[in-house]
Amino acid sequence: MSVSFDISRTRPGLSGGKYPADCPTRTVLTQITSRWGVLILLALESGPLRWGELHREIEGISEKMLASTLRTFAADGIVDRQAQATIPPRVDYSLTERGHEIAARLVPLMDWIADNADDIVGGR
Amino acid sequence: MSVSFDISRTRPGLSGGKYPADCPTRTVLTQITSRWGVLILLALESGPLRWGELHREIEGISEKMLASTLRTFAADGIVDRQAQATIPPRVDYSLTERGHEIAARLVPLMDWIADNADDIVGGR
DNA sequence: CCGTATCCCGGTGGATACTG
DNA sequence: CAGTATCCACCGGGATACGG
Repeated sequence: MSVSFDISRTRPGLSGGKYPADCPTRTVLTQITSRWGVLILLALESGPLRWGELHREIEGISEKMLASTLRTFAADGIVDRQAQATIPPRVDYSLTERGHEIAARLVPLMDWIADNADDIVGGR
Repeated sequence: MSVSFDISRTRPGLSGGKYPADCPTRTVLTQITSRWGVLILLALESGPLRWGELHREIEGISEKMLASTLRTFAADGIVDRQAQATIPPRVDYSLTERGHEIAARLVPLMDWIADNADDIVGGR
């Protein structure tokens, strides 16, 4: 099944130009824009990181959420998990091609937010 | 109130940057990437819409969430609310300059998701 | 037509403790 | 070091009813 999503529509037609509720885009959107999803994607965008590095870099994330978000992304083929059965264990996470495509589209957004967050929050 | 933070640290390079927990970017990110925020921004990106049009276009959103998300965005200066004291009332919502800047950066992401959502969800 | 006002549920996400 | 396992608080979000 192929769901077409016409973003460049002008007016809500009868059946065109809607944002259907039962659409895979909703699922994917939710995962990517989940509370920690964006931050993980961005953190990995500049290169692979180990579990501990991610945990330290993304301040405030709990182990549970780091684990579950990474598992979801791995299942989606967005991040790649490389575990080494050494002692102590070492696990590296990196973005897949698909992950990089997403992250690349997230960067402009985050750059803008970084530049304007103060105005938005402060002006209120 | 003015919250200061080092922007160069919010999007680190390979070395040593963090994503601070007490950062305005977190607040703004949360609002924009809220469940309905992205869809509202996208819906308004191609032109102003009335309340009812938004409600119909964004399938599944409750009145409560449509109202509260719009109120938040209005307070943030992301959307503009034009009410006419007629009977029946008519209220138009449109993106501000700031809103368009955000939406413009959201479009590439949604385009990608629209093109790949099936693979991601289906492949699992 | 365009909302606001309540009530309430479910699941996200946090804290903590434990393991290979 | 890199996770799992529980427990539970909180609040995003839905349903419904009502008001300007």
